[in-house]
Amino acid sequence: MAKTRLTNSDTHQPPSEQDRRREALFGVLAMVPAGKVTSYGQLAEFAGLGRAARWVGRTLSQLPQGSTLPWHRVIAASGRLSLPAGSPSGDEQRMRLREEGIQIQHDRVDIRQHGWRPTEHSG
DNA sequence: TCAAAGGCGCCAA
DNA sequence: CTTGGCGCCTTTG
Repeated sequence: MAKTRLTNSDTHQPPSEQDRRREALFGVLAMVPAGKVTSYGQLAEFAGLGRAARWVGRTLSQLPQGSTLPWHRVIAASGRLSLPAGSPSGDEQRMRLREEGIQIQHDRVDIRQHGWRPTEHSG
């Protein structure tokens, strides 16, 4: 496995707390398989970040364009897509999810069917 | 230290 | 279904 990423690349300082949280978040997000979706709160909790759902949302909004992370698989806990249709990100999100076989009706995804269950298979 | 703001979450009306 | 309101955690000024 390649090193996930180097946030402070050109320095050799130890990772800051912010870096550590980002790494935790990215690590968990990378586990979400295609065809499944998760929520901001679920990511935060599973990454050991407590109830930092909002922070997750903001962090994801700041992802670089070239990121390979499946940010599009992150939706609201209610099953609704937080990113509005018509916006670049929202449109991209809907396109990617549909390509993964996820049905989106009325801006929402069936969590029962497509919700990611981390502990169910991998471990 | 305080205040404001985020791709949120949950509950009540 | 929609609003309001409050809580949550973190960053920024």
